[in-house]
Amino acid sequence: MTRNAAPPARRSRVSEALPPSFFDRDTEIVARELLGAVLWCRTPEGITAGRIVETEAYLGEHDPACHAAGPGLTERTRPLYGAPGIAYVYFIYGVHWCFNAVTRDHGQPSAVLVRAVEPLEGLRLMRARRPAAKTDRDLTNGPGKLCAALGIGPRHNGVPLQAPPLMITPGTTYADDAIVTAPRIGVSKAADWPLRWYVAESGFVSVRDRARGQGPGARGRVKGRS
DNA sequence: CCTATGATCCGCT
DNA sequence: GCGGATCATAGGG
Repeated sequence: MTRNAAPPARRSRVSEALPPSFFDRDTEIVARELLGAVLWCRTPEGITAGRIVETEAYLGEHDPACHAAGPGLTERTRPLYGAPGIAYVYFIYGVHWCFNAVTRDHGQPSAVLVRAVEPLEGLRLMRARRPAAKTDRDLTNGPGKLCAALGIGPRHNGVPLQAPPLMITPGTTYADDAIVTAPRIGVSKAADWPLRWYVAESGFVSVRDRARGQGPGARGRVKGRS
């Protein structure tokens, strides 16, 4: 008798998604552990997905670089104050959308910005959405780029991340020595807080640190000062 | 390879 | 009015 084959890859994606409890922890921990997880977006055009290789933590009202610092709870920052495990999608520089996973419990406006993913699924769709990308690494190596490539936009603001259209599922696990911690990119306040994490060996990170020569393709470059 | 600059809107002061 | 959790392009080395 043939064994009744349990369809291996057919488990429900909903049950695979990282649960809200994953996000209801210190934001630094969530940012670190999201490296390797897979971000999925389903739209009428198709499904795209990428492995998260770069994140940043934003730590609430007392983090000067966090959107909740200063203004506190406003219409814009409302999702930041919402439940752990929902999306916070914001508009920046009049052009781009950026995606965050909200962390910690209600009332604690913290989140993890996803800054880069490695394209895994729906490459054709990503290329169509990002005609300016010369190479596949240009598809998703930046917070605005990955939102464009995956099709993430304002309609995803505030949605849960445990079911389509937006989902984050477990993926690769990295040892600590495969991860680099560095200051955040593009912030003018609290610019030296080391709240960025990325996969050292990944070629899909937005900005690599100088003088960090490990792995193939790493540019061990140091800014010349003479 | 690198640095500089314009684009283009929203939310808050 | 201004600055922003950015990106694409132009130009120089």
